[in-house]
Amino acid sequence: MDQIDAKILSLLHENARMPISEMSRMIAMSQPAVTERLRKLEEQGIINAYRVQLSPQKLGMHTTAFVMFKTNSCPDFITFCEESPEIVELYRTSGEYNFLMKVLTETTASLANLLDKSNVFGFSSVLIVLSTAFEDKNLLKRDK
Amino acid sequence: MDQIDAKILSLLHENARMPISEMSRMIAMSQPAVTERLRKLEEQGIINAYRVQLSPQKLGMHTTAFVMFKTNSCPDFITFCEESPEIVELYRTSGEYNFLMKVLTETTASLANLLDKSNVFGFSSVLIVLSTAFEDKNLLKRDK
DNA sequence: GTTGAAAAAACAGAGGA
DNA sequence: TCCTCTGTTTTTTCAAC
Repeated sequence: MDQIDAKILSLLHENARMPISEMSRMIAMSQPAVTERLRKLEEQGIINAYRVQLSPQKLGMHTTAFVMFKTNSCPDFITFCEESPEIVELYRTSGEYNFLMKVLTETTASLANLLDKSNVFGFSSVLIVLSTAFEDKNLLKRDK
Repeated sequence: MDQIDAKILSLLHENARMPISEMSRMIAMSQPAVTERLRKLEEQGIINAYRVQLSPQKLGMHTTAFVMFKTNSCPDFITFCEESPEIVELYRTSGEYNFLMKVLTETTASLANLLDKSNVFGFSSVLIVLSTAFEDKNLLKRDK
């Protein structure tokens, strides 16, 4: 991982579908050299995946929430979360609650409906997201 | 947005760098037709961006945490968060706390260091992430 | 790491259901 | 409107260095 690798990853952070040829022009290096660096970054596992980022709003999901959950039936609860399309992220956490999940629903009513269904597993505390300040920070933009 | 668009977005969810020609083969449709559908999905804003997903662990960030924060100096606090590379996501929320942030640090000690710096803005409650059950769910996999 | 040629993919226009 | 077909340009791959 040198500065050139960091530059490649920064370009991909802005647009993961950028052609390698365009990247090679921007960093003044031959195209096969960039291809080889990319291959190594993928092989090392530094690059996990290339994802498309969709707009929840445009897909009709107008409510975002984080839900903290306390449960004793962990395996069943995890299965429930995996099978609930509204639950897009799930973390085990320390603290009074042992799970945190990110939820996308059409309305606050559909969020309430999900919470009703989850109540059999334990109890929850809900943080409604009023607005997102940022969520796409480049991991490499670190002042060292 | 029909079933073909959904299929295109599902393929891009798996690999955002998949060539259009490969997608067109998988959905049995001509390459220019897929190109045009992609262009419209981008134009409509359904596709927000194409991102590369990096491994925090491979980049030396071994601690993930969610921090709830209560502050009265919102603009200054947001600026502080934007300028802190460890803070990768920031949301305004309802409830006792008015912010929630996702933090990636090298160690728990560097997390403590960040919390020390943030204390001037208010007070916080920390949820350390013990493990991630999932965080890449396809938004379109909804049983309707 | 570079160059250069062959293969593949993306693009842009014409025309059809 | 949405698609296919086709020719041109661009990108990728792969060889040799």
